[in-house]
Amino acid sequence: MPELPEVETLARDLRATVVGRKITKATVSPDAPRLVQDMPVEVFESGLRGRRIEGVSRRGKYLMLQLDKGLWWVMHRRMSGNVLRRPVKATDEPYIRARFRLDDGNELRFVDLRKFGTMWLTDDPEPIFAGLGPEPLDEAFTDEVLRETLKKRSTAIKPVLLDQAAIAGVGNLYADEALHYAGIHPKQPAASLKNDEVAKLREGIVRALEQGLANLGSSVGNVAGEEVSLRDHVNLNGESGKNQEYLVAYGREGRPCRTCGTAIERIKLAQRSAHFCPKCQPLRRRRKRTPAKGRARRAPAG
DNA sequence: AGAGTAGCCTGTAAGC
DNA sequence: TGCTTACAGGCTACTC
Repeated sequence: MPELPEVETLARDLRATVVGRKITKATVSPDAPRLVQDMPVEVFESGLRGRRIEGVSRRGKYLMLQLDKGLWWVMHRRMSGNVLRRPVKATDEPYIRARFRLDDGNELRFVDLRKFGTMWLTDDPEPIFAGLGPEPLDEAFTDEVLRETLKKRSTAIKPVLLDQAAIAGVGNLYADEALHYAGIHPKQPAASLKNDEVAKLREGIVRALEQGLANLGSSVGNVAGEEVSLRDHVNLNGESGKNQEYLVAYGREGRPCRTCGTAIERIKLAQRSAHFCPKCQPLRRRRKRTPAKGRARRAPAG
């Protein structure tokens, strides 16, 4: 599933290939009625026609293409969305939901099996990102920033990592990886993390994301034997990422922990699967304060 | 208000 | 073999 590393990989690919190109035609398939947000499909299509792509960037899991005339073409790949750059004459892949013809004989194809993907065309993208937390790979994402976020959350740490208002761009896969690197159990209450654990967690998040980025993303849903799968993340050329080979927790249920050999476990947490090593990531139970001890602290015997 | 859950969507795999 | 059901998951909208 596309998370920060997968979206950033796409942004880099696009930056290298489509900046300076003009969109000559945009076509959205009628079988993807939810793809275009906040405006009629025809307005979206005609609004993109003739626009020049001036830059590509990313915010959280959102991809942003800066166009001339002060416009922004924003997209979110959600679960299964991929962008492919193909010659206009190339054979169609299945699940093409939209096409964007460029002035160099290529076109961008938005391929999205599950149809969860969304796009916007706007002169002000900021409201789209209004609810997003800090970028985890920015220098501004410090231990203290993370600590302040976590101390307000009584729930388990894993769902907090998935909350885009807490940290932008982390999804289920990289959350499991980050917690494993940090040695923290996914059910550990967020507010219970000590300072050194928060520091380890921030390191784990950065490590997991940077490794994903270095390996051009994780492609975990691909079917064995299929040359190019479009069921999961692929890059602009349709090639899979390599990071799935290096995962330490996600998708490794029953397989040995790379650190200690213990079988990786999978549990359900907040409707999501969570993978972890029960030995390297022990749940630190909050010590129950006994009534006697609590009382003793407030009213020492004497 | 924070937390939990249904729904969006489709293909695959498990179960009967 | 063939049908049904569960599952995968980012995010929003809704309920408690």
